Amino acid sequence: MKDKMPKKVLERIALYHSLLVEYLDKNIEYISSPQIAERLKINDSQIRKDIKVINPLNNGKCRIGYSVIELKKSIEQTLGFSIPKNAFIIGTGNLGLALAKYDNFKNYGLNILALFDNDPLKVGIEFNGKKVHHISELPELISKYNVDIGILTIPREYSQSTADFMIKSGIKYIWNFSPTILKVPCEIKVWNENLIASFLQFTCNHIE
Amino acid sequence: MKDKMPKKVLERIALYHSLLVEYLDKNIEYISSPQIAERLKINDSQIRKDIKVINPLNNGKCRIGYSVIELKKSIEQTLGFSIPKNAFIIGTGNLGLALAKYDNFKNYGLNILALFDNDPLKVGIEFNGKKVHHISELPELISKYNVDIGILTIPREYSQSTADFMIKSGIKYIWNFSPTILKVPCEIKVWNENLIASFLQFTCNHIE
DNA sequence: TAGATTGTTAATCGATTAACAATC
DNA sequence: TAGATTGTTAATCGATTAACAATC
Repeated sequence: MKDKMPKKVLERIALYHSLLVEYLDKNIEYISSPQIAERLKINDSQIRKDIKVINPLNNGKCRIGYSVIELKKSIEQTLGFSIPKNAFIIGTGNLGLALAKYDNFKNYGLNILALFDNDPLKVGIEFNGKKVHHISELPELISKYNVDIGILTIPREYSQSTADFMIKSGIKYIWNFSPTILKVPCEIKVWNENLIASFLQFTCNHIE
Repeated sequence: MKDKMPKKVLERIALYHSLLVEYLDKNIEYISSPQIAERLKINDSQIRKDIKVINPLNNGKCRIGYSVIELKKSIEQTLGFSIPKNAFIIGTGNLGLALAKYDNFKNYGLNILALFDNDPLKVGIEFNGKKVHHISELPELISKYNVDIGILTIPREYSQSTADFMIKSGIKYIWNFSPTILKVPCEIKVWNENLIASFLQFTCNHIE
């Protein structure tokens, strides 16, 4: 977590991790870079390099490859899966609920504590053990539970004003699922999850 | 759509488009590369280069910049927003529903026609004008509506077998939202939407 | 041993940034 | 005119791939 890792490297590491989970399920003990390469369509020397980035001490064995369990552990340690990062979801539309119900996040260190909405009818409902609070309670609960990540899942029209309120309430990191370019002070970090962009990459590069 | 565009370029183009939508809303007629650069934190010569990639004929004016409306139109034409691409959603969990209800996709050329599930209780329900069919109807409806994109939003345990069935039914492109590395024949194209990877990029690069 | 794999260096490739003449 | 911006080339930077000795 110390150094900034290039986005592409992290993308690949996440793929390696999925593959290691699969291998572990199948009780396969070792995996080699050509094996990973074949499956993920990535050059094998790049994989060996990435593995050195994850953990330079994680030595592979000649003719055998890397220990699945060790490599998986290295990835988890390097990327801090066991360090819980508390977050709130802002917006309880389908996307907000989908994220709230997605238990898998916890395994990667993302701990979603609660949801927020401005609709009084939704306040008090629980989803997957996560309570919906009124948005006005945000500042109070941010300081109470020491949360600094906000996951923004509300329609584009309200996303900027909501983001402003989140920042005023103490949120430092915004994972933005609305298709807007948020205007934020420079100390606030925004990560845009743009499904549209993602779809465009898919169609432009693969279709026709 | 002719040439493969690097992922990073497409990512930036999608950002430019969001910004242009915003400028158009505000009735601002021109936008310059330093303006875009300032807002998106991207080098301004790169923006000028990207704009040439989108459409080499799209000339900016010295001292003024680019016509917002023209540039937006160029992006939409180059990326084929007006060419409808039909798709089915497989899986009617929260994520599937979130995607089904996300009307914005249509503006970018993604036309979601229906949903599929294996739960008989869900069959027949409509979400946002999109009917839920039983998964067994997939082959028939694929040929009937000439669909070749499948959006896979089911839990990881069933994603591989479902993908196999989708492919057997005639799906050619899979937008995969489950955190698995699908095994597919080489003529089938898979695009992984890995929210976990995305989250890791967010935390590793911004937090601590 | 023969053969497969790692680890690493060097070579290549591509993407980003800097610089600046041309323009209005 | 002075100043801001484009379009484009050259310089830099970083990422990917190839190659191969060392290892078991």
